[in-house]
Amino acid sequence: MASKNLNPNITILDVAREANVSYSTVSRVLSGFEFVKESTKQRVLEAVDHLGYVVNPQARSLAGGKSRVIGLLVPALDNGYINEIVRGIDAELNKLDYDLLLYTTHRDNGKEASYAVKLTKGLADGLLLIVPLLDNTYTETLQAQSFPYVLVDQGAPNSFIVDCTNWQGAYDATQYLIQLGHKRIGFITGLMALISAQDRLDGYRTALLDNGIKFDPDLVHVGNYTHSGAEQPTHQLLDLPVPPTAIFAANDLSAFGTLEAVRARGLRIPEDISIMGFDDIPQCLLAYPQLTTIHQPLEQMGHMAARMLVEQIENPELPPRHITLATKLVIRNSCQAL
Amino acid sequence: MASKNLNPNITILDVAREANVSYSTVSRVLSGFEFVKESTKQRVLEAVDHLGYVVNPQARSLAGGKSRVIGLLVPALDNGYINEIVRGIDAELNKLDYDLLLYTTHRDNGKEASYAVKLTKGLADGLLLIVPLLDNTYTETLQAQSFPYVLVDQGAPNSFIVDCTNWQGAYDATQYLIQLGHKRIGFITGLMALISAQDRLDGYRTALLDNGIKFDPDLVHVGNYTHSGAEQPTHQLLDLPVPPTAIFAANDLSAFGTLEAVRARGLRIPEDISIMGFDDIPQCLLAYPQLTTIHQPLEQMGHMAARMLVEQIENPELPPRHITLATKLVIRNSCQAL
DNA sequence: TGCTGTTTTACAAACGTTTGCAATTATTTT
DNA sequence: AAAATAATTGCAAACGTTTGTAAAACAGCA
Repeated sequence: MASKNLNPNITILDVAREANVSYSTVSRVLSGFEFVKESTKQRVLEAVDHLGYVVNPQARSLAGGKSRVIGLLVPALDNGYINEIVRGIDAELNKLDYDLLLYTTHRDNGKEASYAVKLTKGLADGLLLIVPLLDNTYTETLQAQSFPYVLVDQGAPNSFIVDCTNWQGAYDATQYLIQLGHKRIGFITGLMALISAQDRLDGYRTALLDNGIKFDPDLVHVGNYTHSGAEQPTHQLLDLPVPPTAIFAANDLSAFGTLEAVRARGLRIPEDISIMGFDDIPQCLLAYPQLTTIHQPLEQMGHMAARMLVEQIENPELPPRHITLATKLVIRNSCQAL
Repeated sequence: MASKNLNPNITILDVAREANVSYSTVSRVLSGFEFVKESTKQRVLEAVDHLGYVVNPQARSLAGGKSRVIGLLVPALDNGYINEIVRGIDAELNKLDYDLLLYTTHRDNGKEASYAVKLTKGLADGLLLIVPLLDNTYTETLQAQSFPYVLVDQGAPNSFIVDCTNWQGAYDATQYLIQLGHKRIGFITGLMALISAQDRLDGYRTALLDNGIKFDPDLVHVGNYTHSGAEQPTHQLLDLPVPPTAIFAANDLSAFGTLEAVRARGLRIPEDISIMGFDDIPQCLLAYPQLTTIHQPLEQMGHMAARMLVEQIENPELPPRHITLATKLVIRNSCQAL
């Protein structure tokens, strides 16, 4: 059927001719629908369908319209955490009929970031940032241009932000381990430059204190949210004169590293030592034993972020909002009562 | 520093004024560098830097230049397999200075696909397709418009294709299991509509035959390349009067499902039964026991695909190429000698 | 029927580039 | 020194839209 063919060389002018109207009428039908007679509208729509016309997004956006593209800036694609958020974003944007332009900074946080902004301006209507360690000049630039953006899981003044209850999550995790009878609970931190890592450490500390357990700095070792970054701290923990009976890793990836390091020593999990993660990425189910962890609603964070961004694009005067989603303890098989 | 600020409202005209040349000279400096005096070039470049000028991709592409954006069409983001390929693509495109526009079809393979093509035309310079089950009218449309595209892990006449040795990989895997002494080897297929699934099944069958083992249809059950899709077939295999001593799942995701189903019955892996996967996604290392599998160079496939696409964009007359990368057996802990 | 006020449609001017062609300038050659 | 040639540069016309403004059409009303 001719109507099924999409011909990229058809312009608004062809449609106008076919429908016997002026090209601006076609444009109005296709964008706003404002003040076009119903019968005319139908005629135009038919012509569009008949010719297989497709709007040229470049031209539209050049002429001042919106591109219906949003830029997404992520550090990399190599960890389940980001992927889950991206899935949420993608799903939501799909519903809202926006396209997704993906930038990975590849940890080259300085140049790449500013580079991406450059390109994004003019190409996208808004920007979604999942870039821990982002410096503020970045958001300031965006603000100065009043370019819509949303930050995921990171802070900055005067910004739209989506994050989750890192402090409470860590508190709950620790509380759970204490309930199981653990008193010496090792903690492997995230990348301490990140607020989330600080909050999680603080949640751990507070839960300890609230339960009358002294906070012992020897039980805290610095990790960096990666698998391999957790192995050495784990060994240090295990080498302690009185090693912990449970280890709480600041995220799942770290917990997997811990799992491996612990197992390398011939210890059984959870019989000999309990391990707790944070994030609840899909791999938790694959690990053996399945990881007990704090669920972060990653996909939902993606949804929210996308929705907030689009709201902002469509209503530029909206004041910044900060939404914090709740975490939740997910009990699986890596922790056991003492 | 002023030179560090990127101002999106600066146009080529401003640069031209600052550098005291015409705007077309600026354009030439920025695109081709053809026939511009060295000193002029310098002057322009300085002005660009000084003003923080950034080209407007929309305008460039409208005017007939290239957008330096490539579209990527994937079914979804929820499995390690796609993610790995995407990482490769992303890394390569980064090097080649192209941006990545991501479309997920969300299994709505009909409408979404054609919809994406529409948008892509005019927005991207080329298309990367990781869309199993793509019908040929799709590629035909692309060909008719001589729009550059590359297919990853799927076939179509007259197309640039990157895939890997599915047949040989399955053959090697089976051969390995046979070497370990297994004679009754169950096979859980992939989605049989896909060539890769057919090839893998055939590789398995041939290896059996080459080793003088009769091909027993009862040992083959149909899966669909997903985790949950492998559970029932696994149970069917296990319910056989004489159950297999090893199960070869057509991909890792299926193997994980098998792992779970087997474990649910209280069987030990690999002591009671050996399990073999295919793909070598990162999760294999997390699984317990770590999965023995066939390594597919997923990231490298992404690299190749990206590179082939860009070559094609820059040299439209190139004849289609079909590149097949080699798979490799990776021995871990899920298979044992009988 | 002629006026007024709406609703609808058409025209024209952007938007910021690229690129063919013409004009200018510099370099050789004679 | 003039002519011929080559190297640069500039102008103008696209590219396909959106949108402000002006014109046309239509309805309601006196």
